[in-house]
Amino acid sequence: MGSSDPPGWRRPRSYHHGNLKEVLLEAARKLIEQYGPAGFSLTEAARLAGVSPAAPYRHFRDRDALLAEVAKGGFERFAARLDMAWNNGVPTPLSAFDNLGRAYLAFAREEPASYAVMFEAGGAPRAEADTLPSAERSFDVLQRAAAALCRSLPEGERPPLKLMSLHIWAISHGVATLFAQGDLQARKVPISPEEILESAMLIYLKGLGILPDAKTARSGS
Amino acid sequence: MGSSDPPGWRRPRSYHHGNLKEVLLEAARKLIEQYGPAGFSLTEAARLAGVSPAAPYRHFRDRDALLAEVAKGGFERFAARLDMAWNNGVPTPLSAFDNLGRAYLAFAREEPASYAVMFEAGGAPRAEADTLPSAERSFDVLQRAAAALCRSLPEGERPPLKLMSLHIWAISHGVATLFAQGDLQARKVPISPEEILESAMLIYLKGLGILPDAKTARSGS
DNA sequence: TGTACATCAGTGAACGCGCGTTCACTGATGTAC
DNA sequence: TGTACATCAGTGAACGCGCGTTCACTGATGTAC
Repeated sequence: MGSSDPPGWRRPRSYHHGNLKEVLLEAARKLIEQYGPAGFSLTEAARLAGVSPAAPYRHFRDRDALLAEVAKGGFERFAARLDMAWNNGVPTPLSAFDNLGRAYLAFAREEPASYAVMFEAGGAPRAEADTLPSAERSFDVLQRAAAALCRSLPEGERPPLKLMSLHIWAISHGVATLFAQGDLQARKVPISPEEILESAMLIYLKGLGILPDAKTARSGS
Repeated sequence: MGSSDPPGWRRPRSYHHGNLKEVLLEAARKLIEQYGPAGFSLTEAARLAGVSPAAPYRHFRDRDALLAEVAKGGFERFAARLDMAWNNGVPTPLSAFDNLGRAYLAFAREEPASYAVMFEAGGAPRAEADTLPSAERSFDVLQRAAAALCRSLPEGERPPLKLMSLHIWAISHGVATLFAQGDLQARKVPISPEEILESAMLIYLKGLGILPDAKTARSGS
């Protein structure tokens, strides 16, 4: 990720510049982080990468293609990260679910540019068939987590799986965009995004009967 | 809101064009809806309003000032609308809370441009001291609703009010931005945003003990 | 009521700028023999 | 191993464009007497 290589490092498959494509994507992310997806300029990304404004066209058809690749790469890392955090519900679905939430927030904070392009209204120019699989892989992790959490419930009391996944997604997304994205909000709200998300999820799971509520907890396990 | 006046309408306080300021704000909202806050252009807003590109400068210091006014007006209508929907918790806090959620989603759907400028990362150029009061008035409505919902709980079981308000805000915001903004999502998810939000809120309130859960409901009221 | 003047909203032309994109090019890298 | 050639990543200059903003202006509206 660093722009300077460690000493003695031999660049792999480099013709002239070295993997310019990746460098351009990283530059784009840095710019989008500052100015938003619509405010980002291909020319400036090239300048930031130290190449001429025509160079990007060797790697991307046009501006929108680069933006689409930011979204695609973002969704790939997002899905991988969520999947890793969920870890098949090990050791317990509850602890794994907590990790999942933290991973969600961590991604939104560490890659705000990717997250914006992935989810913002006019972010991705077109829902490329290319990015859709990764996007769905991300959602699948949430859905598998929801399913695992429900397994402790008697079958008749399980909520519709799709609906529950949408709830989880919406809560995570809401906390991520409102509290974990800009540093501004962090200064105004003295509670960390992780605390907000975890407490909301605990209450939500109580409401589903997955966690015991305060009253039944006294006589429960 | 229409761009053509009804016949026989006498324009109030109009010098030349009639209330150009409002017309420009409306044009800006329409453009932001299409291209996002960063993609919106002052020149095109003027063109859309039917005036020269210099005309807006009689009403706004610069591009950012217009954007700030979009945010300000948005927050004002948002707060008013939420307040109206909450209606002091009448007839019951629960039904009023449902109305509140619907009003939240309705605003995000009807004024997606305002909503984007109000909440998107690089939306408002600066958190003007001007818009802050209205923004806080909006959040206050949520907080008052949370307080009213908690009154049915014994004092020891009430959650921290601020935290609960943040939960409600995050859930509403998440559903609004993911499902109520673009029509694209609407085609993929066969559940209405209102259904998603209401069901999530019901489960959340159950988790707080404000609503009876399935098990205790059999023996409860 | 009528006239003279000040105000003020909108005009239209112009500016400098950065943008996305193209083009013919160059020179390093990889490959065939 | 050495040479000839093809490929391909990056150059640098140029284009047309729309942008934000300014300027001196104009002519309608409002106001003082």
